[in-house]
Amino acid sequence: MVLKKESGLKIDEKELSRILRERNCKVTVPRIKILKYLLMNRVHPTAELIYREVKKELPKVSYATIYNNLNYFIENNLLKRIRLHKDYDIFDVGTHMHSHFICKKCNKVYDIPYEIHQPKKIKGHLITDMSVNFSGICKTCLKGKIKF
Amino acid sequence: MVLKKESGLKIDEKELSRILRERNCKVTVPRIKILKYLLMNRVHPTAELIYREVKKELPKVSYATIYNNLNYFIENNLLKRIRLHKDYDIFDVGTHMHSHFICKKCNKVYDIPYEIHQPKKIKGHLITDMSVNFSGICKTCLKGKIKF
DNA sequence: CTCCTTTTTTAGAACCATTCTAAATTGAGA
DNA sequence: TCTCAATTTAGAATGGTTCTAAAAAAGGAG
Repeated sequence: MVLKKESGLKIDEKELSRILRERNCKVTVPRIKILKYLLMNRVHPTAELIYREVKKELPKVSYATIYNNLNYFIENNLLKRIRLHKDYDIFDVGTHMHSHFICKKCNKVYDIPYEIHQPKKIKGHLITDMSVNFSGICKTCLKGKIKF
Repeated sequence: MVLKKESGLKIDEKELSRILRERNCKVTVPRIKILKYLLMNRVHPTAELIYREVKKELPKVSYATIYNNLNYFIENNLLKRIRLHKDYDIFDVGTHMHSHFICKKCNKVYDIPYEIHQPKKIKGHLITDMSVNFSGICKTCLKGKIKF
């Protein structure tokens, strides 16, 4: 079982168990399958896509399990919720800090590396997270010369 | 009818009609009431709050009208949708560029002024908008010394 | 102003992503 | 292996948003 493109890591289910235990996360079969899908397919999936894909390996999995575990991963800092689309959320296991660009035409989300300094405090508020989002028209849609 | 705090402008319904016509937006009674509420109460409202407040002046207004007009204002660049909360969106008529800070404890959203340069292009994508969001624990909750 | 056409509004139903419920199962430690 | 708490499951429920069809309103032309 080998991890695709964006990462050079090889990840089997033993490795996934180790990752979960490392974070004091209880190891369960659905949890491993969901995390495996997320780590092996860096595609900014929706919950529905995750459900459909995990169901291929685990035919009895339910939506509740998918959502429970996505929220669980978010609480445990393994995953981030990305709210760029009007009607649905996508999820991101990306490890290093990066920003996102969403194309207003095709709705595709691209990762953008960035190095903006995250302040520790602003106006007395403690800052623990920062996100930078861009939108516009993507390279591919620009080539298409389609009007908006 | 005088606009509150964040703005020094005075806005009556004639002025609101003018603002709408200026943008080639058809003028209707619900549209004016909604815009008036947004401009006079810079509080990052939810659709539900807008509905409740507008209903005070326009008892027969429906949710469909609220949502139709919020989407209409967004299309016409009078309004921005802010998706920082897990379960709902809030709206922002703020004119000058600013970022947002959301408190993970009380969920309050604060405006934060900023001056980050918005690039015109990144990796071949045309950039038309940029948003910067911070999260953490707000000043007020920090004072409360409440654990998380 | 009146007529006409198009857009908007309304009330209520429908939709659909997500969460909840209660019972069954599983995981991990004793 | 036993036990208990956490998780999973199927299906129902929830709740924010959109849709539907009919009525009303806006705005231009005459």
